[in-house]
Amino acid sequence: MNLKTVMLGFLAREAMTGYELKHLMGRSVGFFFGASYGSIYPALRDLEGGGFVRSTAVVQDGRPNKKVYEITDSGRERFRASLAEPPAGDSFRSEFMMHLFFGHLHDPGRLLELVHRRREGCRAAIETLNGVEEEFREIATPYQMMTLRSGLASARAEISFLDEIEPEIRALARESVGGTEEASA
Amino acid sequence: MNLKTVMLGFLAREAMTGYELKHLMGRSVGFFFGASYGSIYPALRDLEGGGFVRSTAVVQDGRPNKKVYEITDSGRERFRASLAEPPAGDSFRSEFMMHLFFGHLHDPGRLLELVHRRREGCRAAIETLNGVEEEFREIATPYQMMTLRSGLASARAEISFLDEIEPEIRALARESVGGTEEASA
DNA sequence: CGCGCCATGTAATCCGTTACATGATTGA
DNA sequence: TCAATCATGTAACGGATTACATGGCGCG
Repeated sequence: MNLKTVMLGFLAREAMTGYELKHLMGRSVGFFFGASYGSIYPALRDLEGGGFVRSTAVVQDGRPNKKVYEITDSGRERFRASLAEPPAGDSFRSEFMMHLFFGHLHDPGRLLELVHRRREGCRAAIETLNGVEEEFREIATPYQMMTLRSGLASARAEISFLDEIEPEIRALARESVGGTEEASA
Repeated sequence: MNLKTVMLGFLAREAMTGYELKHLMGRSVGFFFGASYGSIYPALRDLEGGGFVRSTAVVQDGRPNKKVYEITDSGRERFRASLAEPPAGDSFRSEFMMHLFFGHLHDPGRLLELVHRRREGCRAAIETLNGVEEEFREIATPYQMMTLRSGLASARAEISFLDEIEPEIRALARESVGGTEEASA
């Protein structure tokens, strides 16, 4: 399930411009499937070249003209076919975890600061997701609400984890400071 | 914190070959920071070019010769400096979540199958992580054990999530089948 | 007056994985 | 005999972000 497929999935529900597609994707699936203009616009061009979408130019005054893309029958078929293919495994990369992993080589105060910042990030993510949940409550499918709940659950789980390790890091920091003082005394 | 920095971090503890580096990284940080030979070997070449590591060729018989890389003072300094830089945000991409998101366009049975497969994947990840935890218990730092616990926690959280949504999906599937039957009746 | 929204697109760049190439040894 | 482990490296390819380019309108 690559970006083009995902875009077809969104266009299957409603015709949109590339700009709107980016905005909608960012709010709904952004936390597990990111996309930038630099990938969306070329993808739209390719999809149109393949006959999977069709565009209509809309002239506007006061704001830039736009191109509304709607899915074709061939596009719907392509989307259905790709749903049958097995999803690739998740990809996950976290530099924060890497910093934690090398915690013993870190300045202790700085590590705690990173933990705090991350907790704030989680809290912000939860607020965003709550907002999204409200925004889409009426129009989203139950499946779409499930993905939101997943995001909320993992953010909450991470806050628990951070709450759990913070005192441990604090204790380790005291130890290492104590150890250093002993050594230098 | 890019791959080169991470590699320096590992080499700061012990000199190793590229092959061993890959193996060790895969077992310890693999679930939040992947790396393949195609990225490790060129990185090693670059690091040596910059004077951050130094290699010693070791001739072996019965098996291929190898190059053991050890970190230099300059390499240690570079690693320390990059610890001071703020970590980039996590990157996460999940095609499974995307499939769930488009659940209403999915064959209901197939979606449940994907959920099952994923639960199996989580269970397998937990077993792997438990094995890694035992393997490294004696030699890992407390920080390193924390990252393992994080992996375990998120895998467990995801199983809970899957357990939660499975009956919901089953109910939705019944509804949609019922609806279809009514419509076709 | 400056920023952010609307709106499209391209180009430079940087990542990374996968496949290919080689080849002996060891264990099932 | 077949697969896996050990061991290094390159080349092809794919996918994505970022920055650049353009430009009117509305709000504080």
